[in-house]
Amino acid sequence: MIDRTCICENCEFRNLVFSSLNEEEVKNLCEKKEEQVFRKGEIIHHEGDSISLFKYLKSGLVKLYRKTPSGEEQVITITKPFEFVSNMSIFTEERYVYSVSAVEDSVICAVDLKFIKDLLLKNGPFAMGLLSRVARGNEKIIAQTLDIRQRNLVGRVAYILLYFANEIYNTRVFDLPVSRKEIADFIGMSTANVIRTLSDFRKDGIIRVFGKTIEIVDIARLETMSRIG
Amino acid sequence: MIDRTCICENCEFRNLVFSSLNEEEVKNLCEKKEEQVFRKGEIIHHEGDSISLFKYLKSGLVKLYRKTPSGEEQVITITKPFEFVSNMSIFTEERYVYSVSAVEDSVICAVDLKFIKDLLLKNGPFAMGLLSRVARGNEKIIAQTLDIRQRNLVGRVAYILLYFANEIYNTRVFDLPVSRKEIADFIGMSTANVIRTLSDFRKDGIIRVFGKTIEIVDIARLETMSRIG
DNA sequence: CGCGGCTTTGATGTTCATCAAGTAAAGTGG
DNA sequence: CCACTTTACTTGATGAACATCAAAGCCGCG
Repeated sequence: MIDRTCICENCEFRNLVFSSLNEEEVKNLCEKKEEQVFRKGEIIHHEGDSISLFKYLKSGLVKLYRKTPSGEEQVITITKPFEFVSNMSIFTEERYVYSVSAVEDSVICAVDLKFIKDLLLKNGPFAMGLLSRVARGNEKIIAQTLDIRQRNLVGRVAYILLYFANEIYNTRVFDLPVSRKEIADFIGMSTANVIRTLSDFRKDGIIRVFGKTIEIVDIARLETMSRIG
Repeated sequence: MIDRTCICENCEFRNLVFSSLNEEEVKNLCEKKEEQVFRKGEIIHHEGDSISLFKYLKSGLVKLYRKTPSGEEQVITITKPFEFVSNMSIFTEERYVYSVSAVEDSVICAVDLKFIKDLLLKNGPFAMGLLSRVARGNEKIIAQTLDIRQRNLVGRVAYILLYFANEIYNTRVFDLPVSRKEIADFIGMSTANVIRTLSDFRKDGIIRVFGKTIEIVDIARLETMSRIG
């Protein structure tokens, strides 16, 4: 699904990355860009697809992941608008290294990659801004991976719940955008044990669970779990 | 230890990142830069140190790591010259997020960060080149982390041995630049089990071990171990 | 309304960390 | 250069953490 009516002048993303573009550059960008709408569950691109577009997430929530040789899914991160700016691989590779799918209805703004590369070459401040943003995005992925790795099962589940509550939704009540299995693939534990741990948290009165809906009741205790686990 | 005699015109790094600099820019770079020599074990910078220099590794081997709140070390990667270009955090942070130490005698070339940032703004191709390089460095870290995460104890140890043999030293006989404990901190397993696994490989005739020296005898079997483990 | 996928829980077994005790190696000061 | 200290390495024994397997319930969707 494609929509070309976006007015780039008012786009929130412009302030973050495209702030250093002049009038004409924005106009060009606006004519070049296209918005793509993805429903929850749809795949934005597969690893191995050839790269021709620079993409960023305007709204929704996406999952970055890859398939292991044995067919299991490794979730690299789940991230929200303005944090996700394509894969970094677009600057070094011909093809995507990782897949991206929408875990909530999402809107992607896509621009011809050549156009962006030309901008990078001509417009120093733009290059600087994009470099910072790519670097920060990567930084977050690496930090999160290390955070998860240093924790045990209980700590990892607590960490992920806090991640959704604090980083993604900014509320103590939210709908999990992913299945239990996807959480398991994210934190590197088995599905059964993720479910078991959620049940334990529920029995201990730390959270309440209604299907996909989670309410964090005792956030202090959850933070302790995340810290010590 | 500081050495300013490097002739930047002939520096191997110039072709990789500074190829787009003109005569004058290289001259300025050459006057600004300083080389720092580190002995095996010395720390190049600590997480939390304020960032004022852009650094890259000219020779040697370095370890990127952080300390967990409980004081354990998490090794993020071990990497060789021209792959390591500062932390990405230099573009987004005031202070280093991770520590870097020399695991072999190493030479760092350091340039005032402001100088690099000015170059980024003025010189499009340079910005592009640096962006690619930072992106590729990060890409490697993330891919390696995922590779390790998908394996069990045996697979991880096999993977690391192959990493040193194929990526770092390009030979089947090499001296481990790190302790068994550092390997354990790298692959996220206990020291005792890393040693046990190395012993098993030795007993099975897959490797030979003389202290820190490793000889890979049956690389095909080691690759199988890495693949299935 | 029935089928398939997701979720849940219990039981079982494997993998791995931890503990302990001993040996080798590498610094350190006299 | 040697005695001493410390740090790294090694191996076995034990228990904890986690995966796997299995069976049943639930839920959405055709």
